[in-house]
Amino acid sequence: MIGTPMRFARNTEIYGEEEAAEHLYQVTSGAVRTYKILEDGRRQIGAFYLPGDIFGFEAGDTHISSAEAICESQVLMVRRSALMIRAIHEKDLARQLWDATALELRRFQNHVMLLISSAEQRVIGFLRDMARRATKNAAIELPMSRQDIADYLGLTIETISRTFTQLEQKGVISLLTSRRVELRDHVLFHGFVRNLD
Amino acid sequence: MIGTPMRFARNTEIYGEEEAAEHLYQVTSGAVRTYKILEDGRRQIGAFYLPGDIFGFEAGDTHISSAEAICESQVLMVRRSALMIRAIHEKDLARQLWDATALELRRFQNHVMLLISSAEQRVIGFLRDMARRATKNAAIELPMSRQDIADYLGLTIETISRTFTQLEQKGVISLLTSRRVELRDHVLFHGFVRNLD
DNA sequence: CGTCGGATTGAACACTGTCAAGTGAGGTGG
DNA sequence: CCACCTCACTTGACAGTGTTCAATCCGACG
Repeated sequence: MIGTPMRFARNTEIYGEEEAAEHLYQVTSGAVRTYKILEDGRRQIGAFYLPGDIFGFEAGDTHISSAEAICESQVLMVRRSALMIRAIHEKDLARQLWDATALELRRFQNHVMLLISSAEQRVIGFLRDMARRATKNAAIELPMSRQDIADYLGLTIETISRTFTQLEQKGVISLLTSRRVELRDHVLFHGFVRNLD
Repeated sequence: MIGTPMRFARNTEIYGEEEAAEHLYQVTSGAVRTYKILEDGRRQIGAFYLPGDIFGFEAGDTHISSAEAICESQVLMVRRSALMIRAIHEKDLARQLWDATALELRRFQNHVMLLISSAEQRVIGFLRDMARRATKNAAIELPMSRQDIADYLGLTIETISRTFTQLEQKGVISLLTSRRVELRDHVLFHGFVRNLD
């Protein structure tokens, strides 16, 4: 995927909800969040995108979320229309576009699964997802704040903080710093952590 | 959309999770639910499909959910591969496929939004969605059980039942029977029901 | 009329939210 | 180099909401 490289400072908007979706984006460095503001003022984060991830891809002509850089980030920008035209002839490209859509659907479904479980399971699920996607190092680097995680998991910042502490006390994770987390292996490999008590 | 008509009895499987997604389906009568069984045994319903709705459409080669008929239902079945080949030449069809995908993404996003609010807001959101999609009559006919609603909204059957009762006491809905609900107009039109107390 | 499955109701309990206070690391200026 | 500030994060006490477990109700159907 080629495109125009662009830089975004921390907390700056990449696109807004309801804007025409003229571009696709790929993160090359940094991290991005998509979100919606609800009528009652709360913010729901739809997804986090890390280097390599494609976003802005909503299969319609308007964005259904806003997107912001979480930290200083670089993204590649490609015109959607150009891609779609090329995709008519290049089967590989068409395939990649469908795959990206399928991935997006899976992400949403996974998100729904997270939201119906307990606070502890939500946090573990979030960390497992981050661990799987991040560099395969022992420690995960979290680019997002506790508030971002809270708005992603539908919890409060206090509950996130408490849950991190409890998971550390149970020996499930190590908090090297507040933004660097180490997961115990069994948490990575088990499909589901049934009982941590 | 043409295809092979098929009938399914109440609670019978239409397709299973992880099966090859060889077909697309359109409901002609009855109602369908898609769901996943979680590792701890709970069931998460991903969506309900009513007459006219297209399902089995996950943009990948395998189904990410199972699908079942909620009640005696008829669906049209079309081979995906045939559709995809036709879509290469028929721009309208290709467009329809993208639109269906976009709709599915919006459904998931809407679902996520529901899951982060209170029990009362979840139920109201669910009913508004059903009202919008069902026949525009005053009363909504709910084909699904309380347990289905509970598994869709991430709540227990008891909470669903209690919330229905409370909404009726507040004058937001009328329960003609347990499966026939009438919504007050203001609930339909407001983007969000801010305060019902 | 009796039975069965789905739905409702009640009481006790667990979990998460709320509000408020406290802690800690990084950055700035004297 | 240290004092101070700021912002993010953590912790505590308590209230509110949803779950759990159990009993009961209701309607369709034999």
